[in-house]
Amino acid sequence: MTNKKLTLQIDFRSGLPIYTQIVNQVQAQVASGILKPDDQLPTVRALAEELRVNFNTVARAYRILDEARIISTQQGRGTFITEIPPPKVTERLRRESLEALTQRYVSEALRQGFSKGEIRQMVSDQLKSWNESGKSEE
Amino acid sequence: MTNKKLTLQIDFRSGLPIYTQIVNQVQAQVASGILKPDDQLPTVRALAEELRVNFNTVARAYRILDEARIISTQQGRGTFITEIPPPKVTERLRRESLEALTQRYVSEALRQGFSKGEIRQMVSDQLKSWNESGKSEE
DNA sequence: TGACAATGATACAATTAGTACAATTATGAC
DNA sequence: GTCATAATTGTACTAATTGTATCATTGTCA
Repeated sequence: MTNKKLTLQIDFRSGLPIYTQIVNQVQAQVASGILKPDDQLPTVRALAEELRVNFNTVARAYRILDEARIISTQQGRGTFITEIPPPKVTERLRRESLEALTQRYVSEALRQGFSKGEIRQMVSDQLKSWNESGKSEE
Repeated sequence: MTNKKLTLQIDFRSGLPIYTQIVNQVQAQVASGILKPDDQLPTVRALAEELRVNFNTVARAYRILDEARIISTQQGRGTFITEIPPPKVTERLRRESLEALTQRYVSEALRQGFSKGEIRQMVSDQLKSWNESGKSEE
């Protein structure tokens, strides 16, 4: 497929640089199969406008993804998802992405004074409620 | 809201260090609700100019507030009020706070294509590793 | 006077934005 | 159909904005 929507959520106060957030999320969506080879990403300017950031910030993220062989940027043409890297790499990227996301969540929850038990319980509850109301995956 | 005015009154003859006065007043305004989470504080230079002090003095105050987890300073981006510290809130508010935090995390992880099992496992792992390397709470 | 805390000066690092340019593709006159 | 030209897309380099680190200066007080 071409020209998929690419939904990204940028948190401007998360402490993570915007370009890093873009990299992480594209990486995660590729690793999870939401983005597939030959999918075209938005142009640097289009994505920049959507996220309300400078297009160089997007370009920087794209460059990093390009160097990681996850996307292929072609001047004058556009940006595309490359071939799926070997499963080992994919799995590593997936894991790193989830790890970063989770670490932010856990450290923030602990910082706010919640116990590990409370956190574990709440995550479990939310996952369950997602079971009932939503898709039955896993 | 972002970029609120932040009115501070510095008394140069009070004997209290300037940075202490900044810390106290920001703290007070956060506690009283004048400053809310995600509000952006003035840059160290802007506030320094307004107060007619060296920007390092402001930076020092910001560093203390940052270490106290009241604000979050980010090089190249700015300074923001963090989440309201949880100390004296009721059990119900506490729970709602964790619930909101967790929901954001879980929905984001699911959106990025991770399975519930992966999420549960990763949270568990991170909580464990916090046991070993960090504080021994719970 | 000497120690120490507070403040200031200076240089630096990280992030994002601005500007000009190069490569490719689309369009239109002929 | 072919070529000139404009539009679109990514690239490179630079500037601006922000916080950080280190050391010097000042001032107070025992």
